[in-house]
Amino acid sequence: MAKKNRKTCDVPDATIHRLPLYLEKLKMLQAIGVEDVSSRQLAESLDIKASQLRHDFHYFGGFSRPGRPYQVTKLVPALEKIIGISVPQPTAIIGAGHLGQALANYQNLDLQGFPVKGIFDTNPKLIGLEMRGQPVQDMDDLEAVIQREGIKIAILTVPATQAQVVADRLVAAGVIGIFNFAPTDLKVPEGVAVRNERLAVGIMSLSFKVKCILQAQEGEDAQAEEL
Amino acid sequence: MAKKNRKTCDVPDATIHRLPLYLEKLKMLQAIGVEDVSSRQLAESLDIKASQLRHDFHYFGGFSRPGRPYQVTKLVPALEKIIGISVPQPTAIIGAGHLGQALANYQNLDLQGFPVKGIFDTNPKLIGLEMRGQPVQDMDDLEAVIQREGIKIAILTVPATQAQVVADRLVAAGVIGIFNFAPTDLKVPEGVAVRNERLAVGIMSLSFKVKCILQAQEGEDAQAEEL
DNA sequence: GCTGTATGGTTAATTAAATAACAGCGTGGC
DNA sequence: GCCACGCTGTTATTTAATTAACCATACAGC
Repeated sequence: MAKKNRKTCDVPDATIHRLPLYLEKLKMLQAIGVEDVSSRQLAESLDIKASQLRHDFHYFGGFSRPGRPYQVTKLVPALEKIIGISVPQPTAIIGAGHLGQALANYQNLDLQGFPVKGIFDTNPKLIGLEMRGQPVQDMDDLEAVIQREGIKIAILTVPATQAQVVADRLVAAGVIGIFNFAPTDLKVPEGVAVRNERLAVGIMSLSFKVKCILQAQEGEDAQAEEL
Repeated sequence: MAKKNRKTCDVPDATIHRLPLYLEKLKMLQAIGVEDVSSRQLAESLDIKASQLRHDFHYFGGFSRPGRPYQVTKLVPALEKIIGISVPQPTAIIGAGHLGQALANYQNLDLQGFPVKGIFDTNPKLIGLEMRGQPVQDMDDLEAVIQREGIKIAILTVPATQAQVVADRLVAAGVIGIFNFAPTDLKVPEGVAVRNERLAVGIMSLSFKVKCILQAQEGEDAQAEEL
């Protein structure tokens, strides 16, 4: 049994990152009443190859059988189970600065299976403020709330200087997944997953491509003048 | 010449995404007065292989020569030039909701070469509010500001329903790089770069790993009981 | 009932990325 | 002067991811 579990977890990162996209698109289809969808239809709407989609699904044994398209109403819960959000996954936000507030107010978090069960900060001016119906709490209560609510996933939006200290406390309190928005690499023990979300990487890689586009246009202009 | 430019742009995405990490770490080294750094040192601090780092640098012709380590003071501006931030890259934020506010107040944007030269929204309650020294402007002024400031990169933090309409306006006004935070795929003409930043993908892939860790622990516990 | 067409599962082939290996250079010690 | 060591640039190898090809099944039309 454990062997089977390990098998469904030995999946490439690239595939894992596509699962939320599949789920999102399928939920849309479900919302507009679509019952069946073929791998080709779903893949085309996501701008990927159908064979890749089927290959991804194959890691989990497949969700249909030859000759039959996928049934949206069965695929959605199947993916939710694989992703781990069949039951809501209580989440905490650490750091109620602008970014923390933005995430706390991002209602899709709740809708997508990650209800925010605690918002924390050290700033006395923020503590007590209500965000989405719940008050910002003092960091002193961090461990108590995490354990009471059974929180396994935390969103870290504190300054880089404090990120490691807070992460250590989170891990000690039982958190095993940290969504890190601080521009720092966290050191965590084995058995804890970290995902770093770096704004700088995103905008800089975009800048690189913009620079390339501009250079290409200049190149074309120069070429045009030469003629 | 155009050929050389094209060459420096024909680089794998995986490499492009590492350039900001290199730059960030090098700036840290520069700040504490480090002059030289070897590929091994730099790679180890980023938890990657030295051969990968040299391989990445090789796409751009290399930044040193055999026998000599990299000079931090030369590498930093070289990477900045490659990324396209030798001169500040004026940027606009479209959508002054919570996320837009968070990004507008994220001072690192300025420091890292992306000064915010315009913040826009349609909500009359937000227009005029000051954020980081500049007022939220009416969307009606979007095109004028983009052209006056020469903005090529825009950060899109509007609701998904409006994302495409706004993107079309941005492109028409001359923007060629869109950092899209709306959970929608944008259709843009060739010669425009889009980077989608999806919160949902990040937290769901984290959830997947958390689920796997929990299952592995249960497996171990079960195994322990069997003994 | 049969056939043509479309479907997903599965395996093979291709492509891309990460890693290792090597060649040539520079420096410091003796 | 020369040798040992460490360094980068470059190429080769290995590994991973993507794409294509194929097979067996299901269904619609006749």
